[in-house]
Amino acid sequence: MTKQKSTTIHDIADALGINSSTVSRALNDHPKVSEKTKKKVREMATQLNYRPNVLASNLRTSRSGTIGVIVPFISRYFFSTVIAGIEEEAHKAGYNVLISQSKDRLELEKKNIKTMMDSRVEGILISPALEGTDGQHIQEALDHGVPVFFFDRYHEGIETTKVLMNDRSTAKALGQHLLQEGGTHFLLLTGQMDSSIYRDRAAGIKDALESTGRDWATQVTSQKIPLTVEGGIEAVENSLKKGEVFDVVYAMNDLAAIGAVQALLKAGKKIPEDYMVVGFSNEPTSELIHPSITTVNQSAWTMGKTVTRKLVEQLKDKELSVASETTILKSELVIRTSSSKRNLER
Amino acid sequence: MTKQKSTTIHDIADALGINSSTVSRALNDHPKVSEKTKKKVREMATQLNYRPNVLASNLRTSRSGTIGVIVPFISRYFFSTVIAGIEEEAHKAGYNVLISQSKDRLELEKKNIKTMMDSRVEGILISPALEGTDGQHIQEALDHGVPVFFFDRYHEGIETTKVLMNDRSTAKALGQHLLQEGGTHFLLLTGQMDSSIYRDRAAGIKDALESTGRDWATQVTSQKIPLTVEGGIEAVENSLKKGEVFDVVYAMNDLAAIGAVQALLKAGKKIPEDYMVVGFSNEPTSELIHPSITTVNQSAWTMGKTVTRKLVEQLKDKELSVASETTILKSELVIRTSSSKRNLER
DNA sequence: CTGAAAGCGCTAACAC
DNA sequence: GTGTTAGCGCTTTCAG
Repeated sequence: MTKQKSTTIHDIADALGINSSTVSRALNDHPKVSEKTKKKVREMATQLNYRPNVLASNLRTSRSGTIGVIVPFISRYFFSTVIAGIEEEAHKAGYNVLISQSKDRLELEKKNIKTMMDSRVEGILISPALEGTDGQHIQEALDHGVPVFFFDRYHEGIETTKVLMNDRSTAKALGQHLLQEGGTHFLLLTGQMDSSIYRDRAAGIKDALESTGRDWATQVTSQKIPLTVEGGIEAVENSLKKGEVFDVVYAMNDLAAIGAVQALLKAGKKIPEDYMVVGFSNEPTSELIHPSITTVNQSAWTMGKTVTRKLVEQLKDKELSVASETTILKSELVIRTSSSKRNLER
Repeated sequence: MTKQKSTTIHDIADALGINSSTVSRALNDHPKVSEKTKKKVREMATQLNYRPNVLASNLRTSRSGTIGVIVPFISRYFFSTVIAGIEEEAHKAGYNVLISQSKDRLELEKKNIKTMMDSRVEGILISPALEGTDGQHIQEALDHGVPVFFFDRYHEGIETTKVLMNDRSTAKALGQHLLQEGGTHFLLLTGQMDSSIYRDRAAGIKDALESTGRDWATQVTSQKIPLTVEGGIEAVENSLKKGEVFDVVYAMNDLAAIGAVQALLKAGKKIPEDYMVVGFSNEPTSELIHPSITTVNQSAWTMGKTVTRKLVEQLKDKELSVASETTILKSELVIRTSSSKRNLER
């Protein structure tokens, strides 16, 4: 615990008999400092084991070199993977990453944004909480000149950069695939909260039905459930008990799909012969269970990289100030055993 | 993009006709400021929409209010869950959390620590990279007076606080369970890198064998593999091909165990009748696949909370300066179908 | 190309 | 209890 004063640019200046401002310039590679002095300064810096005091530099320039990230849950595979992408890209550009989670609660999200603003983050990347569609607090940050970019989820009516998935069109492709495989009646397992992502995933199925001249009203029943394994089990057991007619379970995420599979197998049904089951998001588990589950792969990592790159660009060139840009990343259909009657070579 | 100057304590002072230092004291709830002025100051602060400039305060106090976290991979379920725990506990204590990943590479880890030291983090929580057993860079941080605490993994020979799992004794319990179930010959799938965690997990099995008077040398064959699903598949296929004798696969993580299960099922073997398979870490998937896999549950979230709480305590009271404290968290055996011949009520 | 000097916003002695 | 004063370490005008 050696609490010795650390070396400053003044120490370097004194040692070299020059002025501290020259040292500052030299270390920042200012163009009009001679190469000779730059070299001297750098050498002395390493010799004295100089480390810049970022805090001081931050105060002076009122830049923190930090970007804030807010996600609902850090430990969700999708989000932690996005974060991994963010972290890589941010570090490459010389930024630190400050992380916090909203737990899908509006209050916590507001508090997080406040803390980040106080910490003078230079920008915020957020996938907003499902609770509440009101983006007041986000708008405020924007008004303070701090760019806030959305990824995966967003609020309508806030003009800013967004990086999203083309869930709707991939959901349509998924729907078409299911129809082709002979699916006729869909059981839709959707989330309890109203969110852009769930709406899109449902809309895609509707698109698919309409594109082949079928009717949503008679071919789809839906249940709002907690999108968990247990939620999926319960929902399917309910539907079976009630004798509802369906031959496809379309769950809005893989966990619920896994639950559906378990419930169906337990009831002695065959997948995909009797029932097809599909999910969304390509959780690692969906590939490993039996039968493996057809799903939609979203490149979370790419999403993190992309939205970070956009933010860094914006920070580099404040004036470019695009009002609102929406980037849609391609998700891809991953067809597996649970929906593929063709090749039953299991 | 309103780039107006934000209000400072001086503005508040001027508006109230008092001195800025009084404002500072009032806002920091200094004991010898009268309640009356405190109230006035606070009201004026909210009225003027004052937000403290953390950067300035940081410089002055040379505290950043930030703790750094370094993990091998953010997106690993175990680590993202630890991080979730860290985040919660840190925020509760008023700290921000700076995150970075080492990708199990020593170089990156060193760089991360440097960056964090430059950012003046007040403490670092790290699960060190598998690459390299040399903790030079960590020792340096400690020597600079920045506490570095280990979680999950650690380096020998560095005196500091650690929060670990009792992997060895749970592995012993796991071993005893397997012996009780009639296991006789173990195929050990271990990681390629030399790391405390893998050593402990293997040592536990040895303990179990010895505790019942059996012999490691004749009852255990082991393979160093990449601890992935593919690694597990390949390893088991190899062993089967070579005709090695074993009736238990003990994988050092769940992914490899899942691979082992897949390879055995594909070869037409029955689990657990012919072969038992066990893993480690309780990945979500291990419960969901068929057969469900016996594993060891490590409370990652608790680990994050615990190590953070220790760090916060240390930061609060610099002088307490415990040289080295090791906390062992209890992991628990989770017995599932893949190792349980008794109740084959599948 | 380099030096002098001011100050970012806040805190902490030290006075009174 | 409150005011005065002096910086924290760095950047950035403005001179020369």
